[in-house]
Amino acid sequence: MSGLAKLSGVDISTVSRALNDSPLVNGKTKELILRLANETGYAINARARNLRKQSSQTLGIVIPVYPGSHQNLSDPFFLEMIGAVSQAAAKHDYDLIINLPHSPSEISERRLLVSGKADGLIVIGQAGRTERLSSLGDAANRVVVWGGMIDAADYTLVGSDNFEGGRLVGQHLKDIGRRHIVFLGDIDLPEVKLRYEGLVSALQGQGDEQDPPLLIPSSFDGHAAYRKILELCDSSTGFDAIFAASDVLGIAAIHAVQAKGLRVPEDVAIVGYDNIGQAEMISPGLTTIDQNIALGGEIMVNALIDKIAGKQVSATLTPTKLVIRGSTAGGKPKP
Amino acid sequence: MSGLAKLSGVDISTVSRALNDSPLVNGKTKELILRLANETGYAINARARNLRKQSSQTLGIVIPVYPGSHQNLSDPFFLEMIGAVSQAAAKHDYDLIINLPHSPSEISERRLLVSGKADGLIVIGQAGRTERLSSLGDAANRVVVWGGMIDAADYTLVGSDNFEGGRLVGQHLKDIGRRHIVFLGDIDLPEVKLRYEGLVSALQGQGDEQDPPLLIPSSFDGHAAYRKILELCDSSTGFDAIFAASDVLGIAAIHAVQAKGLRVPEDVAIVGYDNIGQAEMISPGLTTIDQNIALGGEIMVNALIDKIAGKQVSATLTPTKLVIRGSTAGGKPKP
DNA sequence: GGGGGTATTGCAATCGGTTGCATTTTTTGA
DNA sequence: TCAAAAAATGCAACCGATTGCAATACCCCC
Repeated sequence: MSGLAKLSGVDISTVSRALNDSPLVNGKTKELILRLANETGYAINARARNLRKQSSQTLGIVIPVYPGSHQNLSDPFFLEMIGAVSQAAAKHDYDLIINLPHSPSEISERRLLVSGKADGLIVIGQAGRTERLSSLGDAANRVVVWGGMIDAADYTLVGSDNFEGGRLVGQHLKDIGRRHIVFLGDIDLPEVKLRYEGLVSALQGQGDEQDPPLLIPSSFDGHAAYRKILELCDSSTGFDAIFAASDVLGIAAIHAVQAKGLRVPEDVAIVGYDNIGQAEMISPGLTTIDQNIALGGEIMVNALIDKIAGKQVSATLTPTKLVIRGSTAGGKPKP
Repeated sequence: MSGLAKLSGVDISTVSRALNDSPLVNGKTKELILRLANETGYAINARARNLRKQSSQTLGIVIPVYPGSHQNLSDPFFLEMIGAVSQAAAKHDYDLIINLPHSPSEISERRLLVSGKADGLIVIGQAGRTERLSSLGDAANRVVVWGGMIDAADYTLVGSDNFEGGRLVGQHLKDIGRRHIVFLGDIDLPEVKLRYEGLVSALQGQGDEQDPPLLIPSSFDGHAAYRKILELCDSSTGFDAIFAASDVLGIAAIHAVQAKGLRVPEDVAIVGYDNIGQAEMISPGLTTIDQNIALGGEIMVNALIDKIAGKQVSATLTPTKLVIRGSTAGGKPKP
């Protein structure tokens, strides 16, 4: 910038104002400076600007996936979320920093914020860290979390309506005549718990001979879920439907029951959650709940930018939609 | 930091050195300062540090996907690459900024570098920008590009051995007795061209009655490819194998020929490229070339960090491996 | 031609660390 | 015990922009 100042014969303060299109600068002067900047390929030094302005035009996204844990970053849900957030941030001229905590105990989100690397943070999933998130203190007003709605949260939550999603699935399975439903997932996670509760609520009442759902705990790791379903098939438990807490689990469930010679959906109807790209590619296609990840990402970015600007932002539910595919359609259960 | 200085009763220069674990600082003093820092939740201001040190411990990744183009960020290949690079960067304590250029003409990579937001840049794919990349000038020594090896490049290239990959596919298709091979892809892109040339080289010579491959141009957009293959089936062209330039195209090809009532692999064998997660989930599984994206990401990050440190780094090929699945195995072609 | 404005521009402090060099304190060795 | 060496600390410049305030230039009108 001092170079530009010398070239154009004005003070660097004028150069600064010109580059920022300040009305204080004379038209001719501004034009000259901009031309010079263009010719010399000058770009404002973001480091200096960030320091001075106490901001960095950068958002952070924290993905709680730890090396050694089974759920890794190739999980399509996370990847689609990164894509959505990234595009939304770009729309607002924000850059996006990806942060993968080294371990569950690392407080990397705080570091990003306090150090000023990011102006705000988007955290994907509350998994095992609700209390940590709540301990963010005043940093919390620059954090948006994707997850299940819980009252205790003193941070801004965005997420699909998990309860409604679970309810839709329950209703659908009831509609197609399934009576013995298995729920596959870890209800210690708020979002999963809500899906489960939605399922239960749909099945209750009405006085028909509906089993309460059978709960099979499972992390989001597809391979582990695969084994659990194999075991389930080997046991004497009777079931004609599986509601998996994610598409990855749902796909694993399809493979597992097929490996045991059962037909999908005739013998077992299977439903997932997320509507990732794969869900419609496998066969049969996986019935699932669409979380509208792109919309979710955009909502989070907008909310976060509002929070950074000091506005009050309340929790938001994204619409939830049942997508029916082959894994529940086109086949009647065995009598 | 001045707060810490007051608390501990030393100069901020000592605090700075203590926090950076400098051997110049007395053990007791260091201990005190670190304890205080810990208690008060102090974190070094990255903005100030970046300015002073002229670095930012941040790498950038540029994904050439433009709004309006059909290939979007949900393309699993890009997403897996982001994941791989991100994890590799984290290993070296670098943060990663994702950058999605608004348009092909925007020189966002230069901006990121020159402005100092990133110390180095990883660009995924040369698509339509070889000359732009070459015009980076001295910024080029902080750029690593994932793409096909071309001689003209004056930037560091990393990529799978596309020629060898193509050759492996050609050999495999020949081995299973296919004679009329279709190549689906855009050979204006260096990496695709190399795959094509590898295919051709495997088919040549040997004096057997092998058709030269039929070239069907196609971008990386799955839906467009789907339509092209439908048209191909409608035409009178005879073919018994398709080699698609990516898995997304390969999967589209499977769906398209199946939609036309052809069997995979009996009537048409299909091979993709990338080995994305989906490739093994669909049915039949897609035979493909594994690019080892995780390894590629790591190699790029290592190379980039070396370049930033001023070392010379040469182009690198990642190993390439044929993964045979149902889309080429287990079925003989029609006589 | 001069007063009173308005439009431009320049000066200098500031953001919060890092680091070369000077200074002070402590240790070592004769 | 004291000088010299080593260890620890402090001082102050610097990184490259932004911005409040002061200073200058330019205009208009009486």
